[in-house]
Amino acid sequence: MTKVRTRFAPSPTGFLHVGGIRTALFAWLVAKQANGHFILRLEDTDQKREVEGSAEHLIKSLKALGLEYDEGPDKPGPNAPYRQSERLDSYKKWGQKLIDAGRAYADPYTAEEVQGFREQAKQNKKPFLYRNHRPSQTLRTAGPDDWYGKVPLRFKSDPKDYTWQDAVMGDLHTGPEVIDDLILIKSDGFPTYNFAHIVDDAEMDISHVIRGQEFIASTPNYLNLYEALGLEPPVLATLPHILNEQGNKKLSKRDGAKDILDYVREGYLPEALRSFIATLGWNDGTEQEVFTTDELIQKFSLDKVGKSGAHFDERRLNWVNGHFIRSMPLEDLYQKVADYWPPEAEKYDDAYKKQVLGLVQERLKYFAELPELTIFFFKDLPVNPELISNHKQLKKLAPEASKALLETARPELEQSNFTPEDLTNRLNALLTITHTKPAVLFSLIRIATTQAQASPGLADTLAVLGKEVALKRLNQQISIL
RNA sequence: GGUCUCAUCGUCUAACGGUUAGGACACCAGGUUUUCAUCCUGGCAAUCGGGGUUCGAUUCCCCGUGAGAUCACCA
Repeated sequence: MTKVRTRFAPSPTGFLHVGGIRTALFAWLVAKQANGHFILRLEDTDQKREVEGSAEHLIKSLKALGLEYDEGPDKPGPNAPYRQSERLDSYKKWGQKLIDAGRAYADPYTAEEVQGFREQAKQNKKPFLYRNHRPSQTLRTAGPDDWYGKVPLRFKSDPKDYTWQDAVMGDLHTGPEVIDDLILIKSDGFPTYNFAHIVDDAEMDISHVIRGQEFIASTPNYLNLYEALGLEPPVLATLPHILNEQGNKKLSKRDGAKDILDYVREGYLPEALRSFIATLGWNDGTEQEVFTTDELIQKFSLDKVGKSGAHFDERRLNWVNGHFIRSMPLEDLYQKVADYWPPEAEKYDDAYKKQVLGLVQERLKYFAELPELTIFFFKDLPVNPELISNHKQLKKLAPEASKALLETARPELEQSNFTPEDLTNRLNALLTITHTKPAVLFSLIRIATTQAQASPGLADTLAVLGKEVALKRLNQQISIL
């Protein structure tokens, strides 16, 4: 059995979104579960489209998601280099091989002429095939000097039927009409994707090619190329696209798809992201909804990947992420949220912040929410009358009545030692004394002491706030009513 | 337009001919003696349409329909 070697081969033309990262994740999982290698290869053969800094950005994204590769541009391996722009000699060599075998030729036409053929075909309502315009006079020269870097090198295809197996899509079939003379090497000396990925996958001993659906249409051409090159094709796995929220087109950058690093920045856990993204199109056949990464590695299989495109739903991501946050030990969570506290928290010590975090852990969906959830633990907010006037229970109450209620509560709180237990007892006693429903009295005290629409449990919140702060805020509210 | 692919609740999906079509997210209601959240219970909600094959089709076949992909000196 040959060793499993998978690769992720993006072009450095921008950031990575959920769709791209899923392709990488699946390839990574296939490699991991077989104890194989996962390789990062940069497909930077189109200088015009290259975006400054995006290679570093891609690498950063993979690392942030925990998808460590065994070989890559910054991680030398037996098949270095891992940037296509540094492998030009290989493509030239294989191109020459094809010429020698009579399977490649120099394209004699200008781009305009080819465009002319294309339009002509369109007018005749026929599909355009370059091979119908194949020059009778093919290349007779022996060396690359005559063509390399001057004219495009084209593949002399051998049109025929193809039936092949895709690890995800199953049996696929096409006729000879889809086979054409692709450009192998462009006139600038750089290879096309079509040619470069085949050469590289072969030289790098890639066992599984896992990629998006956009390549399915050109696969028969690749099969034709493999034959001409005398190469055995790797296992092919074609992933359906992830669709945008509306579900009407594939997720794309220009369509507002978010950089995966943005999710990381907003405080989505890599572990949660992995679980969520993996289950976008894959599941193990059971009712399990959330997977640890170890489980993913153990259970993943390409043949259980669905064939239809999945919509990206951020609400579900929020749920998965919240799930992971809730099940995390407080100490771990505390380490991870270090950069997300509101600025006002800086002057508070670890013990205090840990208490606060413990109170909001169960409601935190992602770390960037931390400030809005906790600000009142660190800062006295100005009294906001709307919190009472818009409250469905409290708006019925006259200001004097609210004031009276709070004034009754004050001495009781003054006598408390502010442990959660004592506070709970006294708050309950107040309900009896004032003959009020909890929804009224507790909401009032909560608003007075937090100036927030929502907060953790009242007794816990007061306990963490401390007696001094709580009473100060209570008095402030009373003075305004 | 040619070619290829896909089609189960709003969303992610399970059911490799026989189930009251299951689970989860979201939503709604109730409970856990404050709100929000968590947790628990319950509810709403789907096999695109039409033909076959079969004792029996979500499942197999055909035809529609819809959706996506692709037809570059981009990947």
